[in-house]
Amino acid sequence: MPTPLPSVKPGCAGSSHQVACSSCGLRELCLPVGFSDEEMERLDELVTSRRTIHRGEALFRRGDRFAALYAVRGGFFKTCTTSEDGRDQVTGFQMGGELLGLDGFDDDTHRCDAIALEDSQVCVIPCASLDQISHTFPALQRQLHRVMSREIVREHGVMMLLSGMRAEERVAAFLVNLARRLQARGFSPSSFVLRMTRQEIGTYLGLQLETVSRCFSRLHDDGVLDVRQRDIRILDTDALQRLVAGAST
Amino acid sequence: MPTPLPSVKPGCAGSSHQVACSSCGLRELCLPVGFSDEEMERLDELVTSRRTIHRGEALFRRGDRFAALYAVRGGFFKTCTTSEDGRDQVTGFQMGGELLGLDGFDDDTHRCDAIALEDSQVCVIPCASLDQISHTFPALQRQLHRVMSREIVREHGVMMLLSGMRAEERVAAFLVNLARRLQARGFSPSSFVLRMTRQEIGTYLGLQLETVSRCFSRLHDDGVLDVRQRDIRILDTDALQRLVAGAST
DNA sequence: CGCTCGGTTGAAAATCGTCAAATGGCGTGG
DNA sequence: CCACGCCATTTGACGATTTTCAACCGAGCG
Repeated sequence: MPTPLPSVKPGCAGSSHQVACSSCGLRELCLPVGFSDEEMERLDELVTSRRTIHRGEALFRRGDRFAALYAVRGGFFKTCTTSEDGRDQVTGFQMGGELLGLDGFDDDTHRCDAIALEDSQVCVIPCASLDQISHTFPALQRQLHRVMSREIVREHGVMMLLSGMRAEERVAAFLVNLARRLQARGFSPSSFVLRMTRQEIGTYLGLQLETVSRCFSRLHDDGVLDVRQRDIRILDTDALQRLVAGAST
Repeated sequence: MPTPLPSVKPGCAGSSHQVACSSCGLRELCLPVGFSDEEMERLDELVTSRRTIHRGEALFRRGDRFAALYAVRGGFFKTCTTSEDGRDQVTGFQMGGELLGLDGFDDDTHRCDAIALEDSQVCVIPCASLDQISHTFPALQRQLHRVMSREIVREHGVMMLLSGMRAEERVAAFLVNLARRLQARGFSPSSFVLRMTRQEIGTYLGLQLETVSRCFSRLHDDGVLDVRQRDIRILDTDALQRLVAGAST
């Protein structure tokens, strides 16, 4: 790949011999936020293995038994729910430090597919040991609640976007969100490569792929973005944010 | 109110002198699903108080400190998130046995408003004691995870609705969902009273209130519903369900 | 009895979806 | 190394759905 979106911070990447959360570059974004040294050691015992998922492959699929939570260590995922009637809906895009599989607690079965959009790596948090350990580890318990709660709140935001915004505003909101998350991970918030197709952006935003493409083109023409296929450069951050906020005007 | 949607099952209603989950008519739908007698007793210790919320009043508001989870014992609520720019979005409607406040774990602050749409009553589950007790009460712990997970999955469904369906399909899906939940609580699934305005249905479904009204009218003309203001009678359940499924055709 | 609020209905306008065709990368196989 | 073909993307024209604006109705309340 020519201009890859870097997968993880230097010093944390590639080298799979160290599995410790305590030395992971993503720990400020992941589960162990605010843990003491001792708590961090206990977490290290919990997260014992990693898995590599190649581009296009599934980390889990709808119907799979819920065996573990996964923390994205490097790479990029989408989650999508396939309805009975065949249409499928992208419910989120996940990057380094974000958790996958929170939908599995309900009936011990995953309720969506998690697909890698580039070669990726996840840390495995077996849910059996999670159940066991969490009741002697209040901080982990609370953090898990926090993460699930945050996912609920995030989805409120998506519902807001789907419900109240028009096409160009949705695309702007999508880009602003992506930029913010990239920045939090030490990447450039103004220049990046999309890992997903227009189609995937479309089903996430409730738009047809042609509409997504047209929005990109218009933002390009207006000098807000430089779009070349999946290469994005944000030229006017303020204009983008005005678009998002402008949902009310 | 002329034809109220009954608030709770007979035998559980009104009488607020008994606060015990173990004798609540909603226990099969609420938090304590599948608990043993002993576990039920411990839950009774946890849920010590009730609150009555009158129609139009808030159980909590965005920004309020997260002090407790609430289980709807009787009545009807909406949750809505007010964005910075003033527009607000109904993110859900809650009825007996459903939990409110799961958004609060994230930063110990509620992230949405919970408003009673009729005079309602909730059971208070103080989150302090919840934290304390849950680590000595694995079943409660797991059940809480399950409920939060279910909320995430539910929101996936709403996203699907907002993203892929057209107006009439959304309204049909809304009604089918409402009917199913009413039935689970022992009420008629084919004849009920809406507790919310067209406007509230609209922001929930991502439609203008006029569009919602027009959809009701068309379903009425087609003989699928009998709609008189907020009185709904479903005449042709199959047709309604075909509409929901027909999102794919 | 009049007022307000919620609901219904109509007509015009705007947005977005649909269908279709052309372009351009990228990987495969010759 | 080049040609080919596939897939993602872009772009245009048209049509359908939905929003917007406006008027009207009806119920409930002071």
